[in-house]
Order: sequence, then structure tokens, then C-alpha cells
Amino acid sequence: MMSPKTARPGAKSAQALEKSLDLRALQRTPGFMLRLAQLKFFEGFYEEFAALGLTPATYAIFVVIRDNPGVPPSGLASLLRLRLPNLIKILNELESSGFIKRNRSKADRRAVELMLTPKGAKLIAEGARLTEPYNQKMLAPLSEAEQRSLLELLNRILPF
Amino acid sequence: MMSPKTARPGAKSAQALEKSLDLRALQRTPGFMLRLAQLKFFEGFYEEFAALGLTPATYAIFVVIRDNPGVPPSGLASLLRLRLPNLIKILNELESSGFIKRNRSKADRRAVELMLTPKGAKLIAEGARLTEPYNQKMLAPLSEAEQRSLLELLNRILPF
DNA sequence: GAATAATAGTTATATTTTATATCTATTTTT
DNA sequence: AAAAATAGATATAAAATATAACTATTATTC
Repeated sequence: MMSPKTARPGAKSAQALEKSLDLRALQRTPGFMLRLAQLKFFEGFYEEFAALGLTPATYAIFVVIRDNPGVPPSGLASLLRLRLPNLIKILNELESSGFIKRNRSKADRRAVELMLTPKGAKLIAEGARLTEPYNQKMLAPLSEAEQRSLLELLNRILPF
Repeated sequence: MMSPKTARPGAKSAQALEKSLDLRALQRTPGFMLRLAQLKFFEGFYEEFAALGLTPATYAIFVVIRDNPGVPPSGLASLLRLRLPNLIKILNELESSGFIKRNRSKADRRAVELMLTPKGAKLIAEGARLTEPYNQKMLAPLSEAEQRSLLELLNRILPF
């Protein structure tokens, strides 16, 4: 078995250095830990869903439209914490790719009602099949009960 | 008492709309909830620490240097999940503002050792006083035990 | 009921954040 | 000694996010 050939005794790899640092203050900082956890989930997401071309944002958009056909862009934007112009850009792409459809509301002709096309419904159905294994991989260090607990605590600190 | 004057019966405010949407799928999606929680913490952070000129990133940088004087930029970058060039830009500002100091390592003259100046130490000490009330505000819906639990679960799914 | 204001959606653009490519100086490897 | 690797830094590109302004429609006000 080959021992790691660290030429100079004092030298430390990035990983070794992390282990030797005093990180206790950051570990007790919820905002920082949330950021790291979120980065981990996003990186994992791109790996898992790359084949389908889904991003975290489009995944959420698809799910909300699927469960709430007719939802307006403004509702979607405020829910997902996206600025409306940035969401519109994404919706334009999703529509021109044939995944969603925009209908003008009859009651208020300014308003737009969003819905999935069959093609969009198929895509998010495929994505949904990857969701469980992906979540399990991300939360692997936690028991089922702990996973539920984490989710519940997160829900509690958020408005809905 | 004035009733909200919604002229047209069918109309819904953004908030009312959120309440009427089916969000159960997203609520069971840890990655999405983590993102929302992180956004909440960041927004709250900017409000709370704006007077000190601290951002989430500079706060973390100060804390790590404070607890680990001599830490190199590369170690800091990998720990905070920042690309080195982006961190360097921040370090340049912090140094030219007199908050941190760069020393060339004697053992390896490529390496840089970071430390706080007295001015920097004072700033993070002031910031530290705001930390507890800020965290309490962000986590207000949770009991003390639940707050500890959330923190522990987050620590468990992360590498260190 | 005509003028005024407000709203939903959209486009264009600016700002900020994040990532990549390249360079110097130094150290390690061969 | 030459070649390769490393730490830091600079310049630049790409991506994400925010602001301003416009159109069409609906609501308000006088």
C-alpha cells in the first residue's frame, strides 16, 4: 500500500487543512450551514437531472404548474422567489421548447394562465422518478425519521 | 373596520394566491426548502448587519481568520466554497480597508498567511454581538431544542 | 363616463455574482 | 538542471439577478 508522498512535512492538503481548522463557530451558524447544504443539493441536482435538462428552477416551475394548472407567472415568481422578468425568460424558453403553454385568461385579459403540454407533463414525470433516489443520496447520513424531522423544521421557519 | 376592497371577486393577491396553491410537492422537496430558508437568512442578514458593512461572505471570512490566524487563501476558499479568484477580490478589499493583513509564509514563500488587524478584530467582535439576536429572529418559530436539532441535522449531512 | 391610476405581463438593459484562462514566483519532482 | 506542480493573483468571460420602461387591460376617481 502506498503512503501519500507528502514531500514536505508541514504541507497540508486542502482536505487535511479543513480538518485541522477550528470551524466550530461556523458550524454553529445556521445561515452558513444552510448555504453549504443548499450548495450540496444544487450540485447533486445538476448531476442527477442533467440528462433530462432540468435545473432546480425549471424543476420547481414544472412541479408548481403540474399541481396548479392555470397559475399565473406572477404567482409563480413570488412563490419561487424569482423576479418576474427573470422568470419570463425561462418561461419563454420552456414554451418555445414545447413544454408549457400560455393561455390568456378570459376573466382578465391581462393575465396569463400557465399549463403543461403533454411533452412537459412527460418530462416532469420522468424527473419525479429521479427525485426519491436523489433525495436519499443527499440525505444519506440521516435516518428516515431524521429526514422527516429536518423537512418539518425547515417548513416551520418558512412562511407557508 | 375596512374590508379589503377587492373589486373583482375572483381576484387574488400574491399572498392569498400562495395560500390557495397546492405546494405539497415542493414542501416535501428538501432542496427547495433549503433554498428558501437560505434566502430568508441572507435577506435577514443584510438587514441586521448592513450598518457594519458585513456580508454573509465577509462575516464567514472574518470568523475563520479570527479562529485560525495564518489560514491561507486557498484553505479559506475551499472551506467557504468560493473560487480562489473571487475570494482574492474580497481579500484585496478587506486588506486595503485595513481589516486584514497578508503575510508571506517563511516556510513556503508562495503561501500567504491571513490574519486580522486590530480594526478587523474589532469589526467581527461587533458583528458577533449581533449574531445571537439575528439567529433567534430567523429561527423564532422553533424551540431551543428544535434549533439545536436543525443545526445538528445540517451538520450531519455536510462533510465536516 | 372620461380621465387617471393601477396591474399583469413583457422587453431591454444594468448590475452583481460566479467561473475560466492565464501569468508570476516559488517549490517539488525527475 | 530541467520539468512539473503549487499558491496566489489578475484579467476576462459567463451566468445569475435586479432595475427601468413599455403595452394592454382593468380598476378607480372625479
